[in-house]
Amino acid sequence: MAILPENSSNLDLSISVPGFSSSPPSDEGSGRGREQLKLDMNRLPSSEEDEEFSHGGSAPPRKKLRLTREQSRLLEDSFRQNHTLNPKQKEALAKHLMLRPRQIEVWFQNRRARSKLKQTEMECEYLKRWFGSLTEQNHRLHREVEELRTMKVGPPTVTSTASLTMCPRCERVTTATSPYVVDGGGGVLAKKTLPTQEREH
DNA sequence: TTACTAATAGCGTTTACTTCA
DNA sequence: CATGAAGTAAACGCTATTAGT
Repeated sequence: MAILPENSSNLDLSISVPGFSSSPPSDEGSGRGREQLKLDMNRLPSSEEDEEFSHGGSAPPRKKLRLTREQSRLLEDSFRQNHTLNPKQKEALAKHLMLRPRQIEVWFQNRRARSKLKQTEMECEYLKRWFGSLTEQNHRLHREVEELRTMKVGPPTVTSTASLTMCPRCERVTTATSPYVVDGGGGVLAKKTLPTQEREH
């Protein structure tokens, strides 16, 4: 579906809803909205904007608007440019898509929420992998420490294939394979930087 | 039944405006 | 009259939840 001019009066955006009147309530006093009169779903009154259904009877069952592909595409495009809209942008977009500004607002709100959820899930996955990697390294280091402990304390003879080096200044043992610093008692003291392979996950 | 998502409710924060000492 | 503090309402965004498809 092509993007239609704002005053297009013949859109396939209208969604017929059995049992729902197509005559919309007034457009929150804004003076516009004539072009939206045919959009049944899009003209569903929201509770804070319209009380017409509140007096005199029960509200009609809530029908859910389905955005068209084109509406979704344009909203996504807009979202890529900016995750929030100022009132003018919101109004313009609403006019363009033949939706109410409130619907644009809600869409952006939900879109931001989805974005954040996705980001959180990705971070969660990353942290899980990092945790797994750290656990594995922790086990390896413990084994390494055990090996070092089983060596008899004596002259600094290095038997391990891992090349151990003694820091001349702080007298801590380090290995070439492990960037972790271990103390004389075998405890892992610190690591200067994060493993790069984990950061790349 | 489940996933997706539009819509709603409620709350917190910010901002503009008003009142008053 | 000018000024700053306090109160208020509106606007906006966020999170949680509901409910239609």
